[in-house]
Amino acid sequence: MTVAVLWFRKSLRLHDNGALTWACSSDEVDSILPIFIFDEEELRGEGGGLGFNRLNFISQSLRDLDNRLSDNLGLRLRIFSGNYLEVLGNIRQHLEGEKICLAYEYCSEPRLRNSEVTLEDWSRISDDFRTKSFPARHTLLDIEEVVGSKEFKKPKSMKDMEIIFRRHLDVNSLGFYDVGDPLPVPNSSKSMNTVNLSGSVMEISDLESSIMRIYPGREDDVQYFTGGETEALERLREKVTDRVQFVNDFRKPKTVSTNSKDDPREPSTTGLSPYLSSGCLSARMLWRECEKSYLTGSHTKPPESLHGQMMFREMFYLLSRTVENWDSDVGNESCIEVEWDEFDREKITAWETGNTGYPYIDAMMRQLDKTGWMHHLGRHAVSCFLTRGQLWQNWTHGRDVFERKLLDSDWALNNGNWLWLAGVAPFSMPYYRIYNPCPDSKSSLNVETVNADFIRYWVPELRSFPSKYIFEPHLAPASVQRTSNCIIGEDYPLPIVDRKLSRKENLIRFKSSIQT
DNA sequence: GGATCCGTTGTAGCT
DNA sequence: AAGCTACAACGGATC
Repeated sequence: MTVAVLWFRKSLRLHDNGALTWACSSDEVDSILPIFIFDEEELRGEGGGLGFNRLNFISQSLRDLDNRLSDNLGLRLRIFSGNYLEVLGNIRQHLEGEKICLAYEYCSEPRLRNSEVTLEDWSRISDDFRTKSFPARHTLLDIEEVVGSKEFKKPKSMKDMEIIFRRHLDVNSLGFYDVGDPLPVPNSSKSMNTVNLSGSVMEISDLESSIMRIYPGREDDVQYFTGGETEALERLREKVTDRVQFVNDFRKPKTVSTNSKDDPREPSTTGLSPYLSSGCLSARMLWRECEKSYLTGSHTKPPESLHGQMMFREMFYLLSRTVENWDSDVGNESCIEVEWDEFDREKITAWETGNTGYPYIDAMMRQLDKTGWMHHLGRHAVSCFLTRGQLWQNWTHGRDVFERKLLDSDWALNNGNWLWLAGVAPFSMPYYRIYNPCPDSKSSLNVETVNADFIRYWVPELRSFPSKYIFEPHLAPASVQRTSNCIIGEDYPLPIVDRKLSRKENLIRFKSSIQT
């Protein structure tokens, strides 16, 4: 009798799940025990744990996963909290006398790889404990295969990525890289393992109530994105499958149009990133869905296309796997040394809470806090503002805020994007390209813009402000401030820094950092 | 081997 | 009102 302990880590889904498919179809497996383990750190709340939105999203994803396991396969998900090895050791004890095979998805993050070494040791010691890992379908490429190949060189640009894709993937007759078919949701008559895990298991409802305990006062927040595979597949259909023209025309935005005009919470892009990072949606499922659209006619190409966006994602996965200290500003070959100012709590807090006095920045940061999401160009603007643009603070402080709050935050990508936007990496854009925190030149001509409404929604103090002054309300005459019911300096903060002056000074400082 | 080009997405000011 | 130009000017790849 072998029990397949099916460890859900990065893929909170039934489709395209190698470990699940194996457990359902293997002759050696008699019963299945699906598990998920929270790291205690993640449930620590404001003291360094995951933010409310992320936690809630994961919790919703787990509830959906449990429902789908139950509906499709008659299985139930068991949720734990604690150190991986302790939890797994505990499960192992409870299953004493049975043959165990731990089936899991391989993860390239160092934090997660460490536990694997010990697991391998366990399986060497005992015949009753085996592990079976599956190549991550979190990415299109098999990261281990690519970084292990003789020709591998760390990619620095899209050109390099084209070479890597060509080397490791076949091109099909239609000219697309063949990423392989996503695995279907498996069928199974395997039974649920009924071992009594005596109290160490968390029910989903326990998890939900502990989230509310960790973040009191947020129970009435309506989450804009709902976690889960069901929701992911629904959004995929709505935003990709059913929008052929949008997919075929997709290119990097030339102007900053952040969110949909009808709903300032709805992204103008696909909004699928939270589902990719939590593994509610498989990357190659998305890739294939884009491909279907491309078959209907002319379409954009990498790097601008949606396929191109996904190739960047692969680049950061490859780099994060091979660059030592990827998440650090020291000992990281992808990070030049810059003498950032000392940690400035006032500046960081103003930035994090959306009180810098620059409404565009503040709107973005408040949207992040409320919804867990921000448009990618907004991310550029706020991270540039915090680092080389205006506030001259170390990028790792901003990285930490994104890590806690962004629904789609992902260790490889979050660090990669900060390295890039702080201008410290070899793959960064030229450092003298600094984003304007007040980007809409039209507003000075008193033209209504999507961004003005976006700001009014997220910074309600400025609800009645005319578009002409909405990017820099402190420049509005006192009479305008009075009629708009918002006195700058009282009802909404004055700018935390002079944006033009700090830009100029920081440009000089950055230049000298490069030359030393 | 020196010149030139490029880097997924710049800004400000002028006409 | 869109489009041009000047700005600033790195490092690596390529020719």
